[in-house]
Amino acid sequence: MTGTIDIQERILGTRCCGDEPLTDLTATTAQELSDDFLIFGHPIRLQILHMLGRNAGQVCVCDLEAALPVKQPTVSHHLRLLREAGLIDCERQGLWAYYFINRTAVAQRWAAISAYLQPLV
Amino acid sequence: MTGTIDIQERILGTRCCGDEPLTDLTATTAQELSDDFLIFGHPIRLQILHMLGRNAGQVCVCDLEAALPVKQPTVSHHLRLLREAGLIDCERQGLWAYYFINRTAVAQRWAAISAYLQPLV
DNA sequence: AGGATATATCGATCGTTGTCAATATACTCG
DNA sequence: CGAGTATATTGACAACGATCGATATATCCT
Repeated sequence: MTGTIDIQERILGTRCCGDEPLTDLTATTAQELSDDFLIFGHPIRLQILHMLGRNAGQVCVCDLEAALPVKQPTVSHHLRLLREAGLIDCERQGLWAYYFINRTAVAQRWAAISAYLQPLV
Repeated sequence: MTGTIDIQERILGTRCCGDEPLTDLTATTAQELSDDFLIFGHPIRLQILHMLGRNAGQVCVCDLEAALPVKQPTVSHHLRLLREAGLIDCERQGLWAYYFINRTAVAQRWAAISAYLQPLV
């Protein structure tokens, strides 16, 4: 049992910390994982994904702009973040850009998030 | 089929936006949900939760400080955020504070996150 | 070509969050 | 009581993210 110290030692107060690191979740893994959470960490992005999930492939930016409480450059900004994260993609048809969700990418994020959270419950 | 317009109309270019809002995810719900994601959106907090999940009830702040690449006030800061979010709790024994994970609270966040993501895959 | 429209990008501003040194608080032990 | 230690809090600063007006780009229509 390396890395653990006797509970009695701690209660009696002779020492507190063990001498082995308590984590095998590396800093880089934690960083990547926190990015997975962060991309979902904004209400506008959640609403965008929700809309794209419900309206398969038929949503253009003006649809989104009309439904969201932010201006058009802000919508474009969040669309770009979602696109760079791979969660959505778009296809230009003439003047308009039709966005759609990448369900496989969402599933991958969900899997990574769940793999982290599951041992914690 | 209110809220949908014919795909031909869009392709032919006579109009773009429908006249019904595309979302039933309210702004307040989206805000709460994004908070659920955001609390996990930092590598230090992920590492803390990971450590607490593995070492049931026996982790004090100096354990965490020793394992993490930030100073003690920063550890305390993130512990406070996690505590205010209900994800962890602590018990002071003498000079030390022993932190432990609230698995029920984590499970609730996970459920909320999954309920949102599941329809998107 | 020229006017109109949809979307993207730029650039500035602003609020939020993370970090840490310094300090406060609370406890232990001699 | 006084020195020592663990943790929390404060306050300042830096970094980052969100937002939007202005502008650029691309396309359509006449």
